[in-house]
Amino acid sequence: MPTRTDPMTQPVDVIDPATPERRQAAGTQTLLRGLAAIECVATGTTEVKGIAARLNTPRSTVHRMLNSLVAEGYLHHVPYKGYLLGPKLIELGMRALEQRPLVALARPHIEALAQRTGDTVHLGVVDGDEVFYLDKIPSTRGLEMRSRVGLRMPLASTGIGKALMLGMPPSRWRQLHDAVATAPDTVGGRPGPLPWPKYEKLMAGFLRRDWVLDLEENEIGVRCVGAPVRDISNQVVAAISVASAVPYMPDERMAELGPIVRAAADAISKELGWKQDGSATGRP
Amino acid sequence: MPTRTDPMTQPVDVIDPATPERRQAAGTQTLLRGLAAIECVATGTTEVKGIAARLNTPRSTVHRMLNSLVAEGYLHHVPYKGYLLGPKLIELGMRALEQRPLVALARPHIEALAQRTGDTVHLGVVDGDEVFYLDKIPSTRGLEMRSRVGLRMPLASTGIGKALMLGMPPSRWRQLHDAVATAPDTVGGRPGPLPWPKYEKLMAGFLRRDWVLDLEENEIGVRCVGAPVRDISNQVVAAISVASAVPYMPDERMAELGPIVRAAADAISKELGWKQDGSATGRP
DNA sequence: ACTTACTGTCCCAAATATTGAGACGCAGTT
DNA sequence: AACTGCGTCTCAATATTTGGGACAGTAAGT
Repeated sequence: MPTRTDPMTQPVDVIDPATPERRQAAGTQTLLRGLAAIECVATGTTEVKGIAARLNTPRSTVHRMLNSLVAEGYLHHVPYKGYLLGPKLIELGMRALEQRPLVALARPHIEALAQRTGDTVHLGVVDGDEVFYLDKIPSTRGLEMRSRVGLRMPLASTGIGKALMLGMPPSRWRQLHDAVATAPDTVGGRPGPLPWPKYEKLMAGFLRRDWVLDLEENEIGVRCVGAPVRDISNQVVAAISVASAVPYMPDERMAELGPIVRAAADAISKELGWKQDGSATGRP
Repeated sequence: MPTRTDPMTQPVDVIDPATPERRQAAGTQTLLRGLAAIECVATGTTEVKGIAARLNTPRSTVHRMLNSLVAEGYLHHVPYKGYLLGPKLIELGMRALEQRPLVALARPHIEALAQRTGDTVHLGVVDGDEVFYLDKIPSTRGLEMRSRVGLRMPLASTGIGKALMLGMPPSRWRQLHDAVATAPDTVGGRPGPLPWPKYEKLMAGFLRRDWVLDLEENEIGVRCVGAPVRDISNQVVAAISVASAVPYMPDERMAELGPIVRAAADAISKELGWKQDGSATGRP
């Protein structure tokens, strides 16, 4: 019988609007429930009662799974207090980063870029409709940026995201743009993208230059310059961006930064086997 | 940096000799097998056949689980090539780090210590019979240290490890010491600890001062100075260490560093609610 | 001290969700 | 072309998981 998980059971958690409770049946119920339990803990539901409620699963079953997860190191347990994510997840997370050749190859280049610009540099890839941050070199100026490795952000309203969009058919742009423009503002201060006609016009310009700008669309006070990274088959597989606070990012500087960021992105692309295309526009 | 490891071809795991194949039954077979599959991928067994063999499970079952794991983002799949650890693991790993209040609280202090000394600083906790590295600030000198966040090392032959041992009954020291002295050398170049009588004498001295030394026992050419971090109940819950290459670590400097490292550790302890004990020795 | 609301642990019959063999088509490699 | 291994599917058998319930212990409130 396909496990019917009631989609609207519990008040949602505060940190991450992810919904570990809606799962597709697939012949691995126990596994999926266990993973969902991990995600409950990750998103702040650290007590048995809450987890049981979110998974729509009796306490006794949840206990059994939590015990196994603790035994394997995926969770940590403080008796009568709650559960925390365990050390094995740290270990696996680190290894996941290392397994991506992309990160290892890109690191020297983005470090150089960070040093040269003094600003925060990000490396990200597409994951679903979002950017997934794979690496970050913090700014050498005092400023903190709230982005973090492992975080996700909308594609259409970030520098990296727009760079990644350059590798998609323009038909998808609209969809991604509207998703952000429509979406209820997740974390308070996201201004959102420009209105579509203007946005499209800008994107078309970006496509020609092969680098993009972001003017406080994702976060007030933050501007950035991004460029896509391509692999041997000329597919966009990642993007990098240089981000900084508005005072450090006047229009003129952004214009200067464009070719620099693109050059860094190209250097990474070359590591992946990409070869500069000889055609007129420079980009196919 | 050691040899570039291509995750797709690397047959065995070099880093962690864990054995994901032997699992205890517990009423969650499917979950445990799924987790074991993840660990197979983590340790370099990236193909279906190999995973099935390691788990002692038929192909069709393994496929089913892998599909679920991919669907949930725990694994990445390159058709006809193999599986890689997925983005969700990165996300969870990062969150696991953040959930440990320890890391967040300690960060400023170890950064300050790193800046002050110019050397590599580590933060670690006990996990079983090993140190588990929770955080690392790289040296500002050119030297690379092969330690990484998420890595495990023997307790008895590392600076951090010895600092953590200060929180254990001396009866356990012997056991931990012998484990390392006996153990077949995992990664080539570990010299191992001093002979027991001498080792014990040193440890006794460390206990009085509440900071420890490591003289190339874990890695040739690397010396370090460590100190334990205590919580509100005066239990040792973590340790920090400053590590550097021998030329930067003459005996005199290590002697100077001791109190400095201890002060940093105490500062972190205070953040955890620890209160300096007034007793004569300074440490209970 | 007493109550309340949890958590953690165990047992066990019921039956569901998982298993695993096998067959088929496809992808890469020789 | 032949071969090996992957990815997908089906289905009957049953091992595995389920979940209700009872009990003891903890933490917090009255």
